[in-house]
Amino acid sequence: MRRTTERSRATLKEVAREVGVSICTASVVLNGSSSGSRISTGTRDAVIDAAQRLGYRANLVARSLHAGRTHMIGVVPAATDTNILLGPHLQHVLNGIVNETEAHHYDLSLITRCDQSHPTDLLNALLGGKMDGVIVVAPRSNSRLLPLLREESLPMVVIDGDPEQCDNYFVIDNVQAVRIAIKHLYNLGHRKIGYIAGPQELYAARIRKDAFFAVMKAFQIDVQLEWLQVGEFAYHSGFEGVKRILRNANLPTAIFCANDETAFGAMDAIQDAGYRVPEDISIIGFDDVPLAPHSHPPLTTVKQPVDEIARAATLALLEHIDNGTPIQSRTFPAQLIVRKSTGPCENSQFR
Amino acid sequence: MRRTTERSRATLKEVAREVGVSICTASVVLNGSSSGSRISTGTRDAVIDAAQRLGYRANLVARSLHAGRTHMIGVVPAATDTNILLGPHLQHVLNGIVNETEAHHYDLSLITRCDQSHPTDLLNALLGGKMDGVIVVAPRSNSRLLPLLREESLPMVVIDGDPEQCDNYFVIDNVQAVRIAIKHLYNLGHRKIGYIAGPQELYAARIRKDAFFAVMKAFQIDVQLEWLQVGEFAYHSGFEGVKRILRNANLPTAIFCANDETAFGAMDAIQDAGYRVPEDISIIGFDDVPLAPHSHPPLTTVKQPVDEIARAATLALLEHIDNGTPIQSRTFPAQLIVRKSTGPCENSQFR
DNA sequence: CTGAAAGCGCTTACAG
DNA sequence: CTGAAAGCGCTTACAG
Repeated sequence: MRRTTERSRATLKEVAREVGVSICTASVVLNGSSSGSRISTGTRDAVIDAAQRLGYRANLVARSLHAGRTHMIGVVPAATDTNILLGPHLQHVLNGIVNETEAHHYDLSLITRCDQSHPTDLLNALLGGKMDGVIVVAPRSNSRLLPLLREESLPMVVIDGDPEQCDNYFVIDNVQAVRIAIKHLYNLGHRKIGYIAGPQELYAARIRKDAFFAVMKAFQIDVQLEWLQVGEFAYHSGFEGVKRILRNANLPTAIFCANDETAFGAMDAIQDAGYRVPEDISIIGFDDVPLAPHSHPPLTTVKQPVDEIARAATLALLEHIDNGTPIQSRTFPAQLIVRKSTGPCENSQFR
Repeated sequence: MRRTTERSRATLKEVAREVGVSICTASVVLNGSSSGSRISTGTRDAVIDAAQRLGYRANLVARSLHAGRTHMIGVVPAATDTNILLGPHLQHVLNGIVNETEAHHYDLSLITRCDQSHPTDLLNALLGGKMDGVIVVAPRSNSRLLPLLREESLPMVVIDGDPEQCDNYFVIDNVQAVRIAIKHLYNLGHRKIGYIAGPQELYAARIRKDAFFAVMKAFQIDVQLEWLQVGEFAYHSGFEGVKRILRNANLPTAIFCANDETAFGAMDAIQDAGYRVPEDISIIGFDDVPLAPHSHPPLTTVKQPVDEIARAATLALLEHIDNGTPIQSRTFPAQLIVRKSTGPCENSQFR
């Protein structure tokens, strides 16, 4: 009798030999689909028993090789050279993806090699047969990955990507999102509205800025370029952006920030300068991250249904892989969350 | 001549046939270690050319099967049923792990099936041969995973786990961390100190609470149980914890929070109640998350060298896998970051 | 310089 | 009810 505590690396062959049956029989008993009904109870039990004793565990790599699929999904998040990977928004996206893959018994692999540097490297990792599909999150517009990947047959889905560049995109309706934000400010009487944008290599940042111009025009408000700053979707971007805006003689009564972290920085800068939010300057953000209700004052923002987007994208991908269901791109509506960082324009000393 | 734009699934065999050489020759040229010096330039070029045309790409699964290794590391984060997965701390840990695995050309797989529910499921995913090693992050104390995994031969490393229960742990010195926090308060004159703990199934939460008792004793301060609350490492835990503490007639002059998010909630609750931080009640946190310098007031906290811990753990694991280097458990020192949420006790109306 | 063969561990028709 | 055989795509001694 063998020690069971030994490095349990028993293979099907060893189990079979132990029992004295063919490796095929062992396979059918242990992992067979036409589950063992065809096997006599005696053999069956003996095999199971032996497998137990020897600590047998199916080798998934061998299985994958045979099956031609791995049940593994690759996730390629935005480039790591900035700390965008670390933002709460990406984290929520990841969380949504994980929940969905898990429910469908898929594993998930994080592929982080920078888009731009070695797209070849990335492609090898993705196309080497280890992934059944890929989810690209917020690709940079200069990324060479997307066009390359489009020519391959690997099932793919893109979250927060440019619909113009993606076949299968899942994205919020950024234009509508910007519209409800501006409309909210407009209804409060604001006509002097600034904007702090995100990094323009990111689709979400670019489209929001473009939408800002378009929507402002629709509301017949002139965009003042001195009130327009470009940041990096980060706290310091908001902080410094506002500092720069405040150097002007003429100040806006409201500032729209391209994401919540920027908005946090913006509010602090305003208050640092001795002004009040929202009395002097209203601030509105984008995303509705967990801390948004807890900022000072609580942040008015445009909420993305992040979890829904991430799960829908993942589900579409998995169903395509599993059943060949065609993938339908989708656009999701944004929702305005009114809290305390926006108020009527009439109180402002800058109006 | 074939279309190159076809589903590029060319295999070694096809490339070999195309050129008219053996599959072995093709293998040596394309992926061979004793790289091609033994192959004539003519054959070599022909093979490379054919591979190009047919869009050949090595099948990594087949390679793994042969090599008996996958270059994939599994990461098992704390249970998903709470939203601890979403906290900034775990995100930093993940980020550190990713950076290190990437530098060593390893892939990373997120394994999130809940510890407790189906440890067998989890074990299969981990031990099916798809992972060369595993990093467990902040296991719950009731997790059945750890003991099971210890009996297997899969290389493993634990971040934020109980040294008593882990062979290879990488963890901050929680006792020292608590000591410098309490000492800081002590030196400011505080003797009435409350504590808001984290969920006690988590080692980090438990050890910090235990350390709190031990250190208080060392400083000869009595622990008031009315000032002790147990939360979930979340904003609302701090907020509600403080609300409960404030119901007492006798109030503390300082509250130590087991992580920063708890501290954010605690500060808001104090200010909500009309008291001042730090004048009436000092608050000190734990972690030093990115927003800590930007809270109101900026948070005094105990900083964990998260990135260093995560990278050291990952590196040790990879070197063990690659070279058989034994894994050395390590404990890391914490560092006090003094900002504005702590102040002298003498100003407090509660002293 | 090049090829035939065995093997990684599993699954799946196909016979018997 | 059970087994021999081929195959997934690659690598690696071993001959020639």
